[in-house]
Amino acid sequence: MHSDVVASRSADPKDSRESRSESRNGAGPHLDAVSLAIIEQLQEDGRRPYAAIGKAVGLSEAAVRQRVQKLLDQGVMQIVAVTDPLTVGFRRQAMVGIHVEGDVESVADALSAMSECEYVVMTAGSFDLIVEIVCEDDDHLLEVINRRIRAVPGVRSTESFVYLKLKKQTYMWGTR
Amino acid sequence: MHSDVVASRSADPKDSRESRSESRNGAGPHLDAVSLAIIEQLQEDGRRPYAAIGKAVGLSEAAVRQRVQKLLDQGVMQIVAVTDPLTVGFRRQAMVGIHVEGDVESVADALSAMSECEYVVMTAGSFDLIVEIVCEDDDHLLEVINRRIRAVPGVRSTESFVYLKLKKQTYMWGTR
DNA sequence: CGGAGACCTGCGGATTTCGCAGCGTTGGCG
DNA sequence: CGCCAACGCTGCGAAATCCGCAGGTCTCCG
Repeated sequence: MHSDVVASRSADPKDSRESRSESRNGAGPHLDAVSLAIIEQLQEDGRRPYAAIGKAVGLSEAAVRQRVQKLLDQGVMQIVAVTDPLTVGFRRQAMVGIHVEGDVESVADALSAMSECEYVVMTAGSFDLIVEIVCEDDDHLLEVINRRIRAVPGVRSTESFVYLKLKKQTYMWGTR
Repeated sequence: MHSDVVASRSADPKDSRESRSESRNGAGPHLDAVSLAIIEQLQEDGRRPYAAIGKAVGLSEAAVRQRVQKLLDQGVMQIVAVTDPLTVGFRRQAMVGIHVEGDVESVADALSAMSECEYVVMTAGSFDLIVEIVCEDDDHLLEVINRRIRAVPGVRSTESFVYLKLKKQTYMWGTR
């Protein structure tokens, strides 16, 4: 059921114009206030019924459903379960700062391809790249940092910050 | 993939359902294989119906529902919408490394109380604390870093890494 | 003017969620 | 040893939700 791509009446290929998914961060498809309000609702509870959301934002159930589906298709948001990795058996995490020589973006792509890299961001400052690593144990972490990451062409040096304790983790942008 | 736990009705006693292990930092009992499988399902799609999850993990719809509710109540996981902040109107983000003198945890608590801090983690390495900041614009970011964070007692110095481009952001722990 | 696209509403029918009553297992305890 | 409370799972209607679809409005063009 997931893959039948609604689009009951918008199965138009040219429709893809600027809705090209996920990390085109320059500027996403601009969201209006209503979509923002819908996102806010779902940031509080990802399973809230469409009808309840509709009541909150002033739209019909069907309209909310269509908007949500579009936001998901466009990659503007995803509705997922998030956990503290420590409780799920990943005992070692680290933030790794990386100095790059040459093309930063290609290095970022290479790191993004690793499943252990949960989070990859290009930054200004003394690091060119910052990535978050999630591993099962020390050996795993060591291997990822010392063998895999440093083996990527363009990576000149790294600095690791092993997690001792996760104090806060929220997803409430917009809910302020 | 999902082990053989099907057990249409056999209550496999071998699996010591809940070991009272504590080795974690925040809260929450250890998870058995079935709960882990449920979380995996919800990491793929936070709105997946309980019946579908049940089919995948070998449990009835009602059992899945009860487990999910418990996981939510215990705070082991949350089901939420996540977005790239840039597409939602937060144009400035930064990772901030912090050097602390004195009690690190109390500083972490103070930072956690700020709504602009999305992510707060205590680390080993040259920083004592790493926090992720989400702001609306440069002025906002400047104020948070230079006035609010540095005003927290115990914060000795900070180093900022302004986000240029978010390359990857996933929540698929366990789905590997 | 007329058509295409975007977006909304309303409405049945299929699904899903929800609450509750059983039931088997486990563990504590007199 | 036997009783009982605590848990967790199942099954089952009833209620609520989801889903697809048809139809209406508005805007943007050629």
